[in-house]
Amino acid sequence: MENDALLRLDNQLCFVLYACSRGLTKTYRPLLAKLDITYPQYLVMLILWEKDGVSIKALGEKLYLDSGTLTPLLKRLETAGLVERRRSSTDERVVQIYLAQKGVDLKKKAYAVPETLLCRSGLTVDQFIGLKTELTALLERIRAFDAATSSCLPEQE
Amino acid sequence: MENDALLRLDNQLCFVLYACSRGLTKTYRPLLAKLDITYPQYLVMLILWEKDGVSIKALGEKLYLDSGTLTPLLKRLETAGLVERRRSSTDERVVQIYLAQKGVDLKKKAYAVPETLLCRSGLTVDQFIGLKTELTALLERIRAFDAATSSCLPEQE
DNA sequence: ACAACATGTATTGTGCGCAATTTAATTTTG
DNA sequence: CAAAATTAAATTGCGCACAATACATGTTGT
Repeated sequence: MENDALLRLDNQLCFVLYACSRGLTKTYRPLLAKLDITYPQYLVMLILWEKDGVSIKALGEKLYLDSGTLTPLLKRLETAGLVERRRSSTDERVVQIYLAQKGVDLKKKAYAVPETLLCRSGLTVDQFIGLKTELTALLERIRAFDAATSSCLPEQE
Repeated sequence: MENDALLRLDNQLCFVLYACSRGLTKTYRPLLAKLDITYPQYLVMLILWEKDGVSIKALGEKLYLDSGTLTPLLKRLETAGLVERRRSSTDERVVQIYLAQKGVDLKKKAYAVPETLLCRSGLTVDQFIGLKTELTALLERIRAFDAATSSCLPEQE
């Protein structure tokens, strides 16, 4: 047969990424439970704490998520009283997301989250930055391929 | 205020991991569509191609997934004719998963998948191994913390 | 032997992700 | 300016993840 090594689970970089991502989300979960939000909701809040009134499209471009994911997520954040959804007055198609007072206030409690995570990762700041840099580069290469829908190896039909 | 930099999205290692994991899964999707399976289903098949007759519990330990995820996933693989689910004769609690003939045959078509992925990652084999090693170490530290349910920083109530 | 406990799987319910389609508003074009 | 094309959200449907619970089978201690 051909080379089975590439098919072996413990050789798969993608599986480690997948497991790492879920593992980190699991670490976040009890911390974010104190804020009554999930990890994807936390990511949205991070963006809004930087800049208010962002459109759903802009949120999607930052998080690589589409309206099918964001629309219900934002409705839950609105129900929770953290944000408000308002149609833009200049373009009725776009929905802009604004922090409600409760959402503004939540930022104070959020400071402890990334501090705890950095600590639990067991990484030095340099390792942390190095790993992030490598993964960002990988992400960009992957996304470039995905966007192009081009193939790398001939896709044996 | 405190240090806002840690709260900024582009400083978050976890987000890059989350985005990378989803990006790679997206790259897998069209390749696996040719095999009519999803990425988590592919992971199960990888294990079965190495060793047949694995229990659901053993699958869960390798993939860090529980029966709530695996039971319906395996039923879909069974419906697709790729595997069979049989209760162990020595312990009626245990369900063992066996490759059906169609599942055995699928392995041939699967060889192209990791080759394409390695290529598209744009990584040399050394970079690939280095990154995997770092992430594996991170995963183990994270999982150790998750398992202990211990805290790193005092969890401000 | 049998009650208490442990174990492996299944079920229920919630929240993502994402493809595909729909709807409404805006822009572009002939 | 009206028809066609584009764009932003929403909707629908399916498959994970995962907490919590239920249930059946095994094991242990007395």
